[in-house]
Amino acid sequence: MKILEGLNDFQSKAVTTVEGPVLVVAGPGTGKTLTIVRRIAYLVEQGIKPEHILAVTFTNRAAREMCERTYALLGSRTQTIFIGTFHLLGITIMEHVSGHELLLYGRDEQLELIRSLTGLTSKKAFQLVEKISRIKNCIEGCDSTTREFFDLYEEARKDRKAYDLDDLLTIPIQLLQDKSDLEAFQFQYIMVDEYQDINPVQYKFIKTLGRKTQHICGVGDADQSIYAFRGSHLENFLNFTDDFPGTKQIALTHHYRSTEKILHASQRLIEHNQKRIGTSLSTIREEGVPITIVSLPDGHTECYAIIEEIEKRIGGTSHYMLMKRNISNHRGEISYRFSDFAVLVRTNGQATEIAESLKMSGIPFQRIGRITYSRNRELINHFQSMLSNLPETLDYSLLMKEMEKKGKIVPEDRELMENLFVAYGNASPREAIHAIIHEFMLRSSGDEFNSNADVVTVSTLHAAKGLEFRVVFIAGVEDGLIPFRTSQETVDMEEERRLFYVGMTRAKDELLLLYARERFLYGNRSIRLPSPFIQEIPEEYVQHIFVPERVKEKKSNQMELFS
DNA sequence: GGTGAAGTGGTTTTT
DNA sequence: CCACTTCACC
Repeated sequence: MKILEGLNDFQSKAVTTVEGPVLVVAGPGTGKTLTIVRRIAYLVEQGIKPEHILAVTFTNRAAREMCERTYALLGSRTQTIFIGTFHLLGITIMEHVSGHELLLYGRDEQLELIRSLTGLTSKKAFQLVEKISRIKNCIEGCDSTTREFFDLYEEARKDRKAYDLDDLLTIPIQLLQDKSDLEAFQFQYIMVDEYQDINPVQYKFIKTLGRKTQHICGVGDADQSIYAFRGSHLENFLNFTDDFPGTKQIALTHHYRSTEKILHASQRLIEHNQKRIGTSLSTIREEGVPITIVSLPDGHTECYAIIEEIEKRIGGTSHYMLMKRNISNHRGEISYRFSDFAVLVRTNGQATEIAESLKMSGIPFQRIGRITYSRNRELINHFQSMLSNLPETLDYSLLMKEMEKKGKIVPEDRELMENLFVAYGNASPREAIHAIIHEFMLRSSGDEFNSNADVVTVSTLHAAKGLEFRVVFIAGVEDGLIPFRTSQETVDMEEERRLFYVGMTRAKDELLLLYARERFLYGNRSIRLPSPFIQEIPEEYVQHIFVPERVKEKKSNQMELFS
């Protein structure tokens, strides 16, 4: 197998530079995952033992993709390579040390514990749980009142022999420090995906794991750091070279996703940031069409414009459009599918508005977010209730059947569960159930983006990171939304600009930026101004459409927003 | 300690 | 607009 096949020079260099600290600067659409996967394969081909290789990610989605693609290259040799999230690594270390399965608390269990301890209202308790989590992740300090609750919680948690998700990071750091002879986790070659997003605790975790090796590879992009609010520390990435002396920095500069106009426009925008590693990207793609900036009278017409633009490209699905296409506008070939489109917004509230409009118009869509979380939660609860009265032996097929009656599992879960039952077939029922709970907590993704379904994607800008679409709409490109302003706190303009940059660079062929001049917000009609970031995109890359406020028109003209 | 009027603020999210 | 907090007053 040719490991360097199809790679460009920069990617090849990143793959073959394995000795000592390496920083791979991987902008959007530069083949980051491909490079990491080939690098893993390269290490194995060089004779490095698979169990000495570690690749950590933040999300299950990323871990799964990396794992599958590595498996496609290496087959069964992939199995002893640790490819997984920080949390999965953490619990693996903890269970290795303790020698048995651990009881893991998710947010719901934490909440229940806090409520039973304090009697707080559920909202207050939830805020406290979140605060405890931030404290454990060193995102914020601990004031004296919180301290009392914190200690109370910790004591009760230890009494119950339970661990929360944050413990999966903090405790392994202690374990690795105390037991310098944790041979199973003496990784020689460490790769950290999305290095720009690591928080202080994850940083310490990496530093501790990497004490005995020099071969640490950070992969990421300073321009896509968008999680400061949950503790991401961009400086870790920017200081990598000083932090690990002798670092070889390799930038992947060939861009494969967006047209030249979209790429150049987003590059010019992000160049307004100070905190970055200035690498310039060049695309292999054609010039493309200009970015369309649409000024609309209000939020409703914004939704309408999106629907109309989708229908225009798809050939029409509403009765109106179907009629129109059949009579006069048939193009013979439908060049776009619904799954080619994404609508990106700043807040979930906007996403709901867009989703409702799409529903009305009959356009199929999926929302990316944390919606499916509750289904996993239900399964976990079910398994946890089983732990209390376990039978001697467990008939898995019977169990599956029972749950399908009760309607507890949907077909998508079935496969995952069947695999799990096979995997844990030899374990005791208790062990198996524990393992399955972990599996659902730590390996099944809550975001559930289905890339196969032919539906339009509706997502926040944050949740769209890592995805790509032929046509991207960014709605609500207004001052106050992008950048998002609250009355109180000052905005981090660079962070907001990065978020907008992430949104723009999701687009392959077409990018449409929409803003309303007036919007119904919090019950008030408010006058809106376009986002200041629009000014930062040079005119040569854009075309403007101004949709005037609709004066009373004949019904037949209402469908056409653009002349 | 409990009630109602007045005041305030409203994002982003993984494991 | 709506959910929540604050504060004056009983």
